[in-house]
Amino acid sequence: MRYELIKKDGNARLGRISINDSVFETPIFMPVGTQATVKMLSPEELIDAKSDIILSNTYHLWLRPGEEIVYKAGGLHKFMNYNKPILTDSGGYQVFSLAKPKDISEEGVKFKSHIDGSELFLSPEKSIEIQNKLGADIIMSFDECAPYPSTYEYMKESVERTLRWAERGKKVHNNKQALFGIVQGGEYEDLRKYSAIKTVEMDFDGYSIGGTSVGESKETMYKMIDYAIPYLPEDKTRYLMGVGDPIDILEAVERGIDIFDCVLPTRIARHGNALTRNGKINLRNLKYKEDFSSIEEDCDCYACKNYSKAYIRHLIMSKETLGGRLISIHNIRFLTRLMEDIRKSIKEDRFIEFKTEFLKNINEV
RNA sequence: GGAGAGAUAGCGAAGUGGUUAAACGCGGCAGACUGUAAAUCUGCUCCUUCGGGUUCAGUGGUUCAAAUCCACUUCUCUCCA
Repeated sequence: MRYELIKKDGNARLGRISINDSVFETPIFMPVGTQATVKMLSPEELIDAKSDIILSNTYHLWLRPGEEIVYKAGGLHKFMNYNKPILTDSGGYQVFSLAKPKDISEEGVKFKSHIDGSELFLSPEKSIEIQNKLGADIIMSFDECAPYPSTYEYMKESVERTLRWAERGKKVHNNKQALFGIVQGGEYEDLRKYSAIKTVEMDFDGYSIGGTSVGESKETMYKMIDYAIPYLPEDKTRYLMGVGDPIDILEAVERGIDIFDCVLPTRIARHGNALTRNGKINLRNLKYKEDFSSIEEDCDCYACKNYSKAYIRHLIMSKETLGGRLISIHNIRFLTRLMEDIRKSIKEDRFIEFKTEFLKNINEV
């Protein structure tokens, strides 16, 4: 993997990532396809929505179908018929969402399978080995995404452990895939700094900021970024994990983030919510019953070119899956288009103007 | 014509004397969702000027008290002629 910093506008960065046979510009957004599929969408639909990279998940694929199956299929790309870059998360987020504090030890994390309740154990070595088998282009260190709030003492311990886990993971890594280290530290400035410095010392292909979007306020999240960014090298990619609210993306780009991922656009789509330049709209609302205009008149996505809000509302109300699919397509295209506009504005040295205008439109509704 | 069963909020359906403005489900209205245990979850859903008001087919009655008991009326369903 190669990262080139093309230009900066303030701290906002326009970059280019070349990996395997793919090239794409950053800042970029990755739709989340946890179980080797972005829920409800085919790879063709993702590509139509101008998505250039997706995220998938180690934990879920380890449990089902198992990394060996994916390996036998020829890797994740072949298995799911998606030939653009894929990044796999390490299972670190599942430490936050599925494991209990008592299940976390120096060796690794004990999980109760969400599928059948059986006992599982994931270690940093195991996570990397699974990710090597899955064969994504970019893989992540196994970290602990600690809950918010956590005490300083706990967070310090957790940060140290995540650093040791990163070291252990690196040792077993096959080096054929790009490997990112993850900065943790919660809302504590010195821990973020320490985590960033120590992680960078290990020399990864890119650096993630984790432990965000776990219930903290937006201001706190932005501080978490501010605390870590100064210690991340300019010539490496920075990835803010789990963030995808358009406002957060703008705030993070302004601070120097290059990559984002988030379940939000696809999850809220399945729940009937569409992203628009004027803010989020809930298509279940009565006011759209006879609204025969598209979600966004100027959007070039498949949903907006062909279907009305009234029709999509009908589909959602009737629990027809096409409704969730159409909004998912729109929401992903909304974010890929937002990223296109962000890159263009950085290129033209008017990122802040773009951001201000964008926020103004949202606030007006 | 005869025998029986039943009518409960938008719909379905509990409740068969008092802690019942009435369970629950559906429908409807709104909200939440940020490295996906999520096509999920939460709230509201008789009226209200938030003090209260009016309900369980209708009317009348019994009772301190009725959706619940009695009488009649209307309607629905099942079976027998």
